[in-house]
Amino acid sequence: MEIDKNLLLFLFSNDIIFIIDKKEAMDLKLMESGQMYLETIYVLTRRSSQVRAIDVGEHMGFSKPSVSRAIGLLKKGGFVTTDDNGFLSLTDMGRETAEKIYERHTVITKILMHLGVDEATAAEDACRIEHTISDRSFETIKKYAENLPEADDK
Amino acid sequence: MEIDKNLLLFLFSNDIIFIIDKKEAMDLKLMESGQMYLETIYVLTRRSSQVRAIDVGEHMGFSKPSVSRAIGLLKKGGFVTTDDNGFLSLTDMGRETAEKIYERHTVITKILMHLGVDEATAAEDACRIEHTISDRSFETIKKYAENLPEADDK
DNA sequence: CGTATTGGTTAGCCTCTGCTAACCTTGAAT
DNA sequence: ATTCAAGGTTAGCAGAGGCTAACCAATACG
Repeated sequence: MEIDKNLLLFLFSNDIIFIIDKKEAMDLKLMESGQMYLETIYVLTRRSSQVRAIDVGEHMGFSKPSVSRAIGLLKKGGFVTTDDNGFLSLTDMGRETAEKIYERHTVITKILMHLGVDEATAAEDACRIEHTISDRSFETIKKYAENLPEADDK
Repeated sequence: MEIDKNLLLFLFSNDIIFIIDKKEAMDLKLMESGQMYLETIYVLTRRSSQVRAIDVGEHMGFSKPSVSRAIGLLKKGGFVTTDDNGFLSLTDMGRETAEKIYERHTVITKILMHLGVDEATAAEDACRIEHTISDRSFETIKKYAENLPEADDK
């Protein structure tokens, strides 16, 4: 029997429990770029509640169509919503996810600064490392960061 | 005047010094995946001089065609050569480049371990971070790593 | 000797994620 | 009222980098 490669079948003792379209399922998983867009939206919406796609693009240095598609995916994934005026807001899930990513950002920045890196470079590098480091390493260095003296906190 | 987008012109006071094909020039730049292949080849050739593409693929978990293309690019870029039996070796440039990448790997691993991460996880994460961290941050944390007590060295 | 295995390549597909060009709406502003 | 700008979307391209299928050459083995 030939099974459509775009479908994911959920089986239980030879019975098909349910079927979903694989492409839909994939959308639930945030790629690195999706995480970056989400994080940017999170940061910008904390500064102002009037954040539109164009602001995101400007902040990230990406074109309108790139942002448009990215936000479309985040919407489909249930991370963000837009109102009639195109203003963005995060769903609860979106906020939770973004907070986790952002926490990585701050912890990694802090650690890099503790190691001697200047703030600007640390923040820039943290942007990329935050998507790369494993949960296991992150949890470990987070504990380390928590034990740093206040001096390093600033 | 319309200029072919695939050509890079080198100009000096309105004179064209030389023209190269942009695609050729691009090949000189190692993408992240190219760096990973190169580093793997470096590590494997230090263990044994009899390293072939298939060994690289096995080590990295990639298919033969993926490795074949990647090594083709490394050859075109002047980083590696193959002999008649398909055994790989690094050119001087390839070795120097690989050594720089590998140094990042070891320093980052050491730092992560210093921060409390176990060796296996540290090495795994270093693999990805090494391609992501800026030169500036790297040089800084390298100095930090040099000042660590011997205990951390092991 | 003929077949099987090993190693490599070619062709071609797919996803991710950028981009430009072009279009649509809507709301000023002349 | 017409026109222009802003914001967004659609269509379609590019390139990096995986993959499978299929093929080729050379070696090994029954």
